[in-house]
Amino acid sequence: MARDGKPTRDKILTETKNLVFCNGFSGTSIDQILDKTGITKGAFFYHFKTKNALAKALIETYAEEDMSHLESALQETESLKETPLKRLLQFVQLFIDMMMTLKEPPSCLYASYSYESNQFDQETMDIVSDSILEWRNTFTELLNKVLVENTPKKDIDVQSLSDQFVVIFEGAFVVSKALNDSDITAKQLQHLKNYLELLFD
Amino acid sequence: MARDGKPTRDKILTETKNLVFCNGFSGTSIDQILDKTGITKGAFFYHFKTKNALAKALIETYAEEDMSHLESALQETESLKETPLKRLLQFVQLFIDMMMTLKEPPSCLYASYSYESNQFDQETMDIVSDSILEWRNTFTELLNKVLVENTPKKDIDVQSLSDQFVVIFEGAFVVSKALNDSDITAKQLQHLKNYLELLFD
DNA sequence: ATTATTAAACAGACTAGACGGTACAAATAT
DNA sequence: ATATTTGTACCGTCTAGTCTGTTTAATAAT
Repeated sequence: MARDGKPTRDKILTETKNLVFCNGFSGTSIDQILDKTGITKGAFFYHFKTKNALAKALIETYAEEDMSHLESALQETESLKETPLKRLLQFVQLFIDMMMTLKEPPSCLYASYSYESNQFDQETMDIVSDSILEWRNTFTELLNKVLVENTPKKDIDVQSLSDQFVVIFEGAFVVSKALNDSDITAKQLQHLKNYLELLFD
Repeated sequence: MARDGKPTRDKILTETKNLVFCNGFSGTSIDQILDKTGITKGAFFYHFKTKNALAKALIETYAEEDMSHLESALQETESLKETPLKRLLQFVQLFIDMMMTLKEPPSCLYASYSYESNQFDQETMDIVSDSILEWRNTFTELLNKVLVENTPKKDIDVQSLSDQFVVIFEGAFVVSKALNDSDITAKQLQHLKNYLELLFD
């Protein structure tokens, strides 16, 4: 048939993501993307019908990667499933370790999109909310298993405690970017781990 | 002289802030601002030399209001200064109460600007980081007074624990917007309060 | 093995409209 | 009367998107 277009498509997605993290989506022009990727308008609009089609493909790809992070963290802690608290803490620890390796402030497309949500259609924004709800539900499952065996030291609302995982990520990303300090996220997650230990130990 | 321009200027600032929260700054055009405010281009460019001058004035105003929230929370808890832990907890409680009155998801310009920081000059972004550092420093002072009398149940890093206040705000705002749930922020702050109680009680 | 065919992948000039910004006249209040 | 404030027509640039044509590589016929 013809040459393989996947590398081009992937390059567009990768470079656009990096641009969006510091320019926002509206602030990222197609010409900028062409500069960064070295491709041309013809190639771009062959792969994406409109700029907003790119926005949707970008968040889809991002959400898929995000969900696979979630899955692999679940798998890596599955050996601890008989000790739910240990598993929960190890689950958090995995992300602490991950965040400790960062060399520059991290970013999240969910936050970026949420702060200019008018630019996107409902389907695109639904991917954002669905992904966040996946994290909530996963954490809730882990927490409910803990609650069978451990009595919390304080009355807690399981759903909002589940949300705290994503909340700390998102908040730490913002502060990390604002202060240009890449160490913040790991440290903030450590506080969540402390909290869980104090609650259930 | 002539008529008073301050109402016009204030209206521009208020409406722009609301637009930026859902369109981003790049995604907010001057024409949109004119539509929302009902003023004209002549008036706009009389008050702000460029669009970016508006961006700077906007974050300045926002930071001033933010700092006055900080100040008034300090004042409202000053009667508890002899019992540092009580004061710290009451300080957090004030913001829980404030967040419980919200009827729609809140937003923060610091986060909005940080996710399109390339659009702004250094001075503008410095206002963001300075403001966040003010919150950190204030919280650190409160915490240090607690530490004189209370021994934490876990080894903690004071600076990152101070940051957690802003981190939870910023993260809760993002999740609140993404899920369109205005109750999230108060609940998340409650977990911070729980954590502090478990740490120091 | 060489060539012709075909569809995918890409190149780049072009367009219509939106954008930030300007010029200057008109209006307002003292 | 005069400085401040506002209205409006206008301009050059940038933007997303189109159009037409060219290149690439797998396939099929010679």
